Amino acid sequence: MIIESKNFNLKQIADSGQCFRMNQISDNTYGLIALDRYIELEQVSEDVINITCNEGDYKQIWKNYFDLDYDYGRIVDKLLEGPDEFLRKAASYGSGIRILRQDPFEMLISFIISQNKNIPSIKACIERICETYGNKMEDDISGKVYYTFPGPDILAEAKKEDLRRLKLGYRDEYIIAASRAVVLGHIDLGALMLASHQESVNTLKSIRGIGDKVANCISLFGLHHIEAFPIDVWMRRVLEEFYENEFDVDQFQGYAGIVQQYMFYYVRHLYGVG
DNA sequence: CGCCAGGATACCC
DNA sequence: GGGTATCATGGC
Repeated sequence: MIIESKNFNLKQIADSGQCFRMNQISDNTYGLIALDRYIELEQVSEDVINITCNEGDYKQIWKNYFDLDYDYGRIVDKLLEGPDEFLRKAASYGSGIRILRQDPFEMLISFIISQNKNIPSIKACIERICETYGNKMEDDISGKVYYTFPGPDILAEAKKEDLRRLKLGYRDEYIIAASRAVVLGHIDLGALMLASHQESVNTLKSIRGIGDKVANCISLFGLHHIEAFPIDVWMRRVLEEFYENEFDVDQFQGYAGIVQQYMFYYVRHLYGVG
């Protein structure tokens, strides 16, 4: 299935730190496990992507997953025309980033794991969880064998010692408690998607192991609250070194999370990571 | 060996 | 409110 879209760059999305199961296969090709499925995507040219799926799945699933109805060019242009040199460079460098509409529970667990870890380590932990607790699948088209991300019911029943063997460290009990909160209905991720960003952050922070940064990541990447603005060590570095801690988030009200992604992706490039 | 990673928490003042 | 030791693990 050939798709034409501006501001859609596979490498930039795969390396933007928002998704942990999208990996490079060859020069312009990426494999993605999401929503219990596996697809391969090829960057044919700047505005052309080829996805291994039929038109029905594209319209029903992947068009929404990659947020293809949203005009990221409008945000990029606004930054390119603005007075802020760092943002001009960041928007230019990451103009193909889109905020994916990922599964909320997968994001909840993934970003609990993410605390005090680097991205390769987060990916490895998530794969071990999927191999242990997910369903084994085989993709018809590519023949790829993969494992789905387990649901809250499965992880709520996981044993702490078993999780600890997956090298999750002290986060094991956070994962079990968060999964139980979802199963018991103490946390309603569907409702949080409709709630205000502030309300969803406050609710998520009531879970042990979720602080301000992780709550903002879950809101941005799992609930699609694009006004969320997660501040991790990289963002702290940007705000300190390029803005002397006087960055005004409010000038991007309603879409600060998109701006944040450009900043995050660009500063890591400046430091030679990702 | 020490330091760092898309941090959070308990405890201190 | 702000500082800090600690948490488990891997990579450098």
